[in-house]
Amino acid sequence: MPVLRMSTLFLRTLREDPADAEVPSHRLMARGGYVRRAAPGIYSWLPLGKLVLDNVAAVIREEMGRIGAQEMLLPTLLPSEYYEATGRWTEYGDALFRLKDRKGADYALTPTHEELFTWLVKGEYSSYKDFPVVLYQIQEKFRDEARPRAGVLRGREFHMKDSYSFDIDDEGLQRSYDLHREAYVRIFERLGLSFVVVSAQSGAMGGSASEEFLAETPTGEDTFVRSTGSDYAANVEAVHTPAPPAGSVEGLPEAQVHRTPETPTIETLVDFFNAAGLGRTFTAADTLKNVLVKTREPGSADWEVMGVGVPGDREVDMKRLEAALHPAEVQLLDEADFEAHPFLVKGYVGPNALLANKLRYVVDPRVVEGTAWITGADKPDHHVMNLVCGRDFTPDGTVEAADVREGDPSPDGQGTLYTARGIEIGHIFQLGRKYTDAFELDALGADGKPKRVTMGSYGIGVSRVVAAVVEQCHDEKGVVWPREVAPADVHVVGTGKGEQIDVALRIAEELEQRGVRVLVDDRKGVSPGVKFTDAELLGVPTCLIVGKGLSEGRLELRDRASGEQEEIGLEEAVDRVASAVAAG
RNA sequence: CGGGGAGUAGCGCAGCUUGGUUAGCGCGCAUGCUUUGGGAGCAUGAGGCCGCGGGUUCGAAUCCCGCCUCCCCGACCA
Repeated sequence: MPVLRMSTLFLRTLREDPADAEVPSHRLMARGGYVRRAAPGIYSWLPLGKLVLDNVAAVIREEMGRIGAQEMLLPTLLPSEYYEATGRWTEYGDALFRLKDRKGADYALTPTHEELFTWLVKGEYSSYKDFPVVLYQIQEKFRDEARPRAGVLRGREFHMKDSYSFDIDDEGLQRSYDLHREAYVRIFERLGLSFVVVSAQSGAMGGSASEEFLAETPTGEDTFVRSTGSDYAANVEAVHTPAPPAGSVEGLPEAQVHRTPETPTIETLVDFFNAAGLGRTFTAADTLKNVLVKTREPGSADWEVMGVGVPGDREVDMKRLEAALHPAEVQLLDEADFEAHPFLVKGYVGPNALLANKLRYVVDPRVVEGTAWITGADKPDHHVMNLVCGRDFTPDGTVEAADVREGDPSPDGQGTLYTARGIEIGHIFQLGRKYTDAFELDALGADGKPKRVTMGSYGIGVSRVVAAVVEQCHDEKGVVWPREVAPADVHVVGTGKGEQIDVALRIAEELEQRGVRVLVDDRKGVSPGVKFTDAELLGVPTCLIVGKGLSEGRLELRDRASGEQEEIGLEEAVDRVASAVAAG
């Protein structure tokens, strides 16, 4: 790479934040001249930005190469047929950029490439001996986001690495998936990111069928939970509630029905029982709240009503419930549904009306045998106390529907949970045969019979990764690039009106000969303050200053991350910088 | 789609309430002189469809009507 000279570099740093920039990565990438907005959610990458983007891509290429993946480049403009073949032309909805050619035929700007990759493999490969194969590309993707935001973090055009694995059996798919998972860990570690891997789905679908890589930052769009006592991390939807040990029902007090007028809420109910002189105090966690929903399996026209029991101190988290019941649709009951099921007394629904009427009743995992509850007595203004699970009612199973809270015990038994935010930078997914079925991609097996190929898809948001790195690696002065991502290894700054700039250029050339990537500030007539401030904003890891000490043969070596600075001799400068670069 | 805010020079903004010089300030840019270790000083200068369309008026950046766009929060989406 030639020496980058600030005197001619296409770069103008901004003294002020652009009015629309809110998050640190957006502000700093704009001020540092890395990107410029062209349209909502669409950005130009200026020279320094392009270098950074390429550095991220280079790391990805190396690690993809290590797992045997082969890079290709596919069209970004595709006729609708490809997406119609899999139903995504309609499924994708408004997020798909659509356009017509001069003949009126429908086209899309590609959002992902499952279809074309599958089609290509079908055209070239036909024997089990050809598999497995992993193909990928790094290119622009298009999604007409309802609300692009935060600069390149969520754009309508963005750079993505997408790879696809093709295997002839499930074991092969699992291997391809595991290889990607390992490659992703290496990639994000090399990029200097602090990240977690979370299961993207609930247990029902199988824990490893899909995982997200989240870069932890306060500005992230995705909420996840982690543990204070271990490295456990998961999407809220995937958190399993640890069940307390089941107890004996022997000797527990009899269930008693109480008239409880004017107790429409859990709070009023608890107050009522605490005022009833029963010799103990109750909390909302002693009550069992029964929420009624209806579910519909895909392809079915009929809704099934079911009851969901959760401790009264918790709300039903519809996202968690939906994930638990996936792929069924879930809705709350409306008035008409209550009218159709008169045995459901709104506000006073208890387990037994549900069970007696053969409706499915599932409960929170905390509701185990031997636990006693205050819950609805299935008639207006009445609740039942000491209704014991396993004695007075037996649920049809458990469900992860209750909300997850800070302080809840971690599912792995170590520590408690707290919520964190992250940016989704990678997603690995065992697709299975959705696309190979659509295109009838078969391989002839050893037994001479065709076998349907199974797929995985694996994405990394390359441009988003750049922003995620900035989110994690910056201070109040600017970016602090990890070396592998930085647009240069060293920023040589010449200050003064003497020979400093000439010397800076000479040192820059020598460093370049040694394989060091160099940005040199050779601007004339720019004051030292401006140059230092720009260097800090741009965030190159090592800074070498050729300034006022030059006449005595002294230069200054600064480390952007630590802020440490050291005087060094002119003669040793090249060696010192080279070794600083080599040390990372 | 719901809520909030904003469109004035490359960037950041004031002016609008109460219509009236030639539309202004800072940064940046150009030229000259001075300055050179933490966003320099002086002087001169270039740069504007005041988002678009219509209306009111002798006169509109400013008032009225309509439209468009953008930003932020949420919903949706991955």
